[in-house]
Amino acid sequence: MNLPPLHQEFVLHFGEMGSRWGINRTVGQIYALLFLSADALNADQITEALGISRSNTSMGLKELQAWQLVRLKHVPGDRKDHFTTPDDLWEIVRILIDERKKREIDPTLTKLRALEMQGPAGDDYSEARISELREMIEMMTEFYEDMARLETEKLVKLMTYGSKIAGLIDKAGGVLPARR
Amino acid sequence: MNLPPLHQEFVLHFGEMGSRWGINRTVGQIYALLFLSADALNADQITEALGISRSNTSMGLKELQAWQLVRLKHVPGDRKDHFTTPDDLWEIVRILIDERKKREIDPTLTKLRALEMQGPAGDDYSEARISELREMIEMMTEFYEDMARLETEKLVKLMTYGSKIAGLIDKAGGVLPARR
DNA sequence: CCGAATTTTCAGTAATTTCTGAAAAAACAG
DNA sequence: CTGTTTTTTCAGAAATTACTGAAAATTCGG
Repeated sequence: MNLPPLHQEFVLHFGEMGSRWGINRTVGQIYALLFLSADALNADQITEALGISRSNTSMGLKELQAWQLVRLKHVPGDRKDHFTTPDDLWEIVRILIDERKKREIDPTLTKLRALEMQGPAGDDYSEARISELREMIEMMTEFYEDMARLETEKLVKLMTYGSKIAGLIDKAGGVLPARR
Repeated sequence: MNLPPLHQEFVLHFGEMGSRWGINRTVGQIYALLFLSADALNADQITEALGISRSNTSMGLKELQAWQLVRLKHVPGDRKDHFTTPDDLWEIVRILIDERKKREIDPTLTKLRALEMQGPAGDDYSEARISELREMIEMMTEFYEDMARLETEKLVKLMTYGSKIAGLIDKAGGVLPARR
């Protein structure tokens, strides 16, 4: 690996963290490299910078594109594909949450609903536990979807207010009806 | 595996999802089994129900205890250790977020701060990108910590209001100062 | 203490995931 | 089209992770 010290440390860290984030080392490193790079890089540059095989780069880029975390960019006069990460960090966060939700939560929500549909099939306790779990997941995902719908500026405001928001709601009292 | 159909499907699903959640199949299955069980179970019951080895059960329980997702419970008159999951789903969610934050986010935040400390060491672009990332992570984790501090009742209210909250903030106008 | 019951550890094996090199496929300039 | 460049695929090798059985350590009633 042949990179400036700052880039190298960052890339290695993302590689190590990769497995905790549900991606592998190489995928983490490719993402980190592109994240720090002002210009789009082609697959050979990535291969060279990280000291991995060309095919590994190809598979890593494919996975990152499936995650929507890396995009193809055509550089005029160069036949090779070039890759970048989105600039806007808010967009990256949104993508990350959406994709993780899709992979880690949605399948379980589907399964829980299916289990409830099957009708009385276990003891009362476990049935109640499953319903409760489904309701909790629905509440949290709906809240996230509501938040994701806000413009960035309002979201920043809201997050900066922090727990003061709770007070606000008390004050609003009967003014705002609860949803649904 | 010898379980009622509902339990079995639930347990198998959690096992399959385990790898996406950063735990292994066995750990997912043990958790699912305990989650649906009204009573605390001992290690032999778990071993028997899941058809795994006693040592695997021991290691799985150890990991779940490290995650704080499973607790030891002493049953009077029985020498064996018994295990349960916390009843309160809100508590479980809080634990899950806290633990994932600790494993998946905190180490990166620490690393980013260290990289910034080292002083000018890369190009302007990558340094800016690292600061921006650190700031974003700080904002999100501080918001989460603020929310986690609220009582459950207020949190439910807040989540149910959903995106209406943004309107509330606009109305509050200059009344509330932004934090810091 | 002693000894039985219970839990944990750990070396070896099994299973899974990641990575590579070679070959096939696709893209595209002339 | 044709030949070259570029990308993807994929079978096998390498690395990592998960699981087991046996043995060691711990717990605890008597």
